[in-house]
Amino acid sequence: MEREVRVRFAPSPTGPLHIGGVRTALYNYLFARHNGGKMLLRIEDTDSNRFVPGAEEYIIESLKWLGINIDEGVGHGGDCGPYRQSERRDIYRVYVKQLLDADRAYIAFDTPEELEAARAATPNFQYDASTRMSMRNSLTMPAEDVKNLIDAGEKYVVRFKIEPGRPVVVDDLLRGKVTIMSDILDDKVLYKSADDLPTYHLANIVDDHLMRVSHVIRGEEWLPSAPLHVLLYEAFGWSDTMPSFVHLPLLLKPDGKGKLSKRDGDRLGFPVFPLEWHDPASGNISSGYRESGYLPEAVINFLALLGWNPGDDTEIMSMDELIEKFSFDHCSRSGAKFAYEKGKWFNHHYLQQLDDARLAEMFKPVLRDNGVNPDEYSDEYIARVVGLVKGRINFVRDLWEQAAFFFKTPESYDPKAVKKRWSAETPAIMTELIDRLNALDDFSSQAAEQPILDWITAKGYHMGNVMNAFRLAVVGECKGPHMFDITELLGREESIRRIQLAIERLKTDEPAV
RNA sequence: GGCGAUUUAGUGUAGUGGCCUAGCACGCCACCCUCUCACGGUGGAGACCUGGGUUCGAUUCCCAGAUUCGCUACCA
Repeated sequence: MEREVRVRFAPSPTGPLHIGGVRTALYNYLFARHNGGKMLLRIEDTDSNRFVPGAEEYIIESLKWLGINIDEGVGHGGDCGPYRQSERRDIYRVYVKQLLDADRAYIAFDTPEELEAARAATPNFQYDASTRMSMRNSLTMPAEDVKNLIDAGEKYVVRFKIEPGRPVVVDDLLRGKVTIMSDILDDKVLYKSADDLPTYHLANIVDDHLMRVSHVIRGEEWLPSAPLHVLLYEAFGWSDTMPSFVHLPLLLKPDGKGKLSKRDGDRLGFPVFPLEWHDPASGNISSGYRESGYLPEAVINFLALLGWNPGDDTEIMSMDELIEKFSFDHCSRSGAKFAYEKGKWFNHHYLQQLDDARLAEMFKPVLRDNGVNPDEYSDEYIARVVGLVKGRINFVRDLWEQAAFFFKTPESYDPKAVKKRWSAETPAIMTELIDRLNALDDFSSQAAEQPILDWITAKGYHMGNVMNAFRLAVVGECKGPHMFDITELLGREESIRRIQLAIERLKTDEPAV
């Protein structure tokens, strides 16, 4: 009864890995690790028409970035290889023949055009027991003709012969026993001679069997074809070792209806791919979580909770904690709308956990993008700036908006703040402030604050007006960290220079904006 | 259309035949903190799909319907 847990993530290299696929991979990984099992990566490239160069590398790099570690598979070794289905033709041929010999499958010559015609002629046409005897296949043609056609190079497919009239049960760990009648299944194509490759269904069953996969954990879109897979295991005589199935709920659009798509990301402004993707055919670039400033631990944490919970109110969990707590007992069965706003919150949270030096390193490229050479500042300066403003960011790039004034003198002043805080008497007070700042022995935040505040009070000035004018002059708008923390970092000279500059710029009736 | 799955606040979810005046988080609002913006703290608005049935009692069990999603390819 004790079976080694072996799960697989088996994407098609038809493009960048979708965030829903990432979650499927994650759940596979969490389940495997929780049970001390193995995680395999299999590339399902049986549709040569849809192959996209670079997709496989993209998938591998994505999983690596996210910390989903593969034990066996493409790019990771293992003794059940090859793990790329296009390299397993010899294996599939054997099993196709086995089904053919056992009369569980047959050869069909119907062309796509003929099938289309049949569908057009008969509403709800299905290639199954009710129609197969009127089609061009090895069931309706003399063996001689079949052989001749094949020898002549005629393209054909192998179809699974499904016997009608029997209930097929899929035992799903999440949904219980799902039963359907075999009648609704069609005689699925298992193999195409055109490219000497099986279709997903055959390859999937053969590989899962050969790779000793114990649990098939995949998206809900596979549930309808799971009975077919059960029948296939049966036809091969592998029912005893058939894996357990788990069909995960899908990730849905945040607003409207339907499955989450790339379009939704573009429309609502969030990535649907882990890494930035450059489409080789169109040249289009799709944004990725990594390039958008998300931390992998935030993405993992966020994704894990979209359809699963630990059974209590815990929300912040590292990969190790997720592994420890994960089980399908707490998986939901219904599709989850992709709540990307919460994803931002997770990122905010994980950003706060980072130490300032590390965050500062991540900030440097952003500085460069904004025309600031970070090498002109000490690492300590940047780290201290980051430390002061990080509480208000969701992404590393937000740091620029919050901290630009630490690197650039304000070029303009927020008009609304000017109107509210910069009155006719302000320049005189600011001039006075400059004197006070010059008089300070110690310009540190701690030492400077009290004397200045005392001065404001003693003079009977309005605290808010003076401090905000001060802030306006130094920052350019009424926002940012504690005022004296700012001036300490900027230094006395620069702080005073900015106040003087503001006095000059704002003395006319038409302030610079 | 057929088949299957699904259904707790705007969103992600917890939970139970009576302890539920249905918990938590994101988002939203207010207040506090405060020189500002944030952070943080406190509080607030906001949900058991509908209709039957079972039961002393149902959000929780049963049935029906509706909803939403998926599948219905020589795509995965």
